[in-house]
Amino acid sequence: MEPVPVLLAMTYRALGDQFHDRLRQIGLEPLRPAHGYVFRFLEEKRATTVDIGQHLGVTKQAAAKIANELDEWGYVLKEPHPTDKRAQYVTLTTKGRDYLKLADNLWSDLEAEMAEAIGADTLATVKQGLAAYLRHVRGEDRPGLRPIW
Amino acid sequence: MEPVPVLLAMTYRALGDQFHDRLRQIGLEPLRPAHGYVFRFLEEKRATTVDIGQHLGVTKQAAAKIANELDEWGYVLKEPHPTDKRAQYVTLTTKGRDYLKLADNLWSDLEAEMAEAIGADTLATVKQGLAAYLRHVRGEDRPGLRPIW
DNA sequence: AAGTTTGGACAACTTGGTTGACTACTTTGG
DNA sequence: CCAAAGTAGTCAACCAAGTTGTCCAAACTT
Repeated sequence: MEPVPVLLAMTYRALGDQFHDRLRQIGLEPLRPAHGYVFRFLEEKRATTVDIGQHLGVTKQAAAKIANELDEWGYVLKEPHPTDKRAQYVTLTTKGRDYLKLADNLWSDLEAEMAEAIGADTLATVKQGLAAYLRHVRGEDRPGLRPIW
Repeated sequence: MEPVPVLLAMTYRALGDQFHDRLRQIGLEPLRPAHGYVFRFLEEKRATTVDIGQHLGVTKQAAAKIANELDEWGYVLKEPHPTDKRAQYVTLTTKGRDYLKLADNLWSDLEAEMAEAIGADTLATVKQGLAAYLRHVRGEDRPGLRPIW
């Protein structure tokens, strides 16, 4: 049996490839994973560029670049921070929310297929196991999302 | 619960970060994941640059660069292919095998800690679940190891 | 009020890949 | 058996997506 990180990397890649393919089939410009993760992040909480960088596990400059792209493409907009004149909140536009919704559906499909392939109970155990490990090793603050290569 | 790919990415990152830290504690120059994956690959089978590229999920040029680095640092050497005069086999040197052994021990430690954290049975299910999914989705030919970001 | 920290932007650079072109050798099929 | 097509490897140009370093203005700290 392959070691755990190899399994993780391969599965991540396999899922990502499929997601990417289907997105293209629909005819939607496939953003990079980072963009999707930002959407998902912004859905939950208001965030500044710095917050985003921390969440992704990259520098604020890198995060700013991503945020600017998303802004340019109309998925997010920046609004002034209510109390801090330096900062800006990055928030999802309707277009951004729509994209996220569609992507979520796609992910649901993929996860459903995964459940069918390996058994819903097994998948549930996998998810809970990974989540438990993350809590154990990192407590509340999650590791960056960016896989180190 | 976070979606599967997020869990995969975070866990991969968390494991990788720990591995990296410990390798540095020992005082060993931490190669990149790609190098480790190549070691593991070469341990099993003789491989050419092209094979390596395919295994990692990158172009042969990128694979060649990695192989050359490993060669330069003394972890692998290239020997002529017995029948194909164009090709070269890349094989592990003793130094390479030693490094792999040490890395394997480290990974065992990490995996043992993971087992302790989430339960050995759960970990076993996780591994089997991921492996089963990979077989299902890809059959025999594995997806590239490189996580797409 | 002075000193330190922080959000954000700009610029230069690095890394690690890509595509494209070319050579030498190998395989295939008429 | 030879011509065409395919493949291993290298070189070079390019590109994407990060990094570090520097700076400003606003915000905290004391």
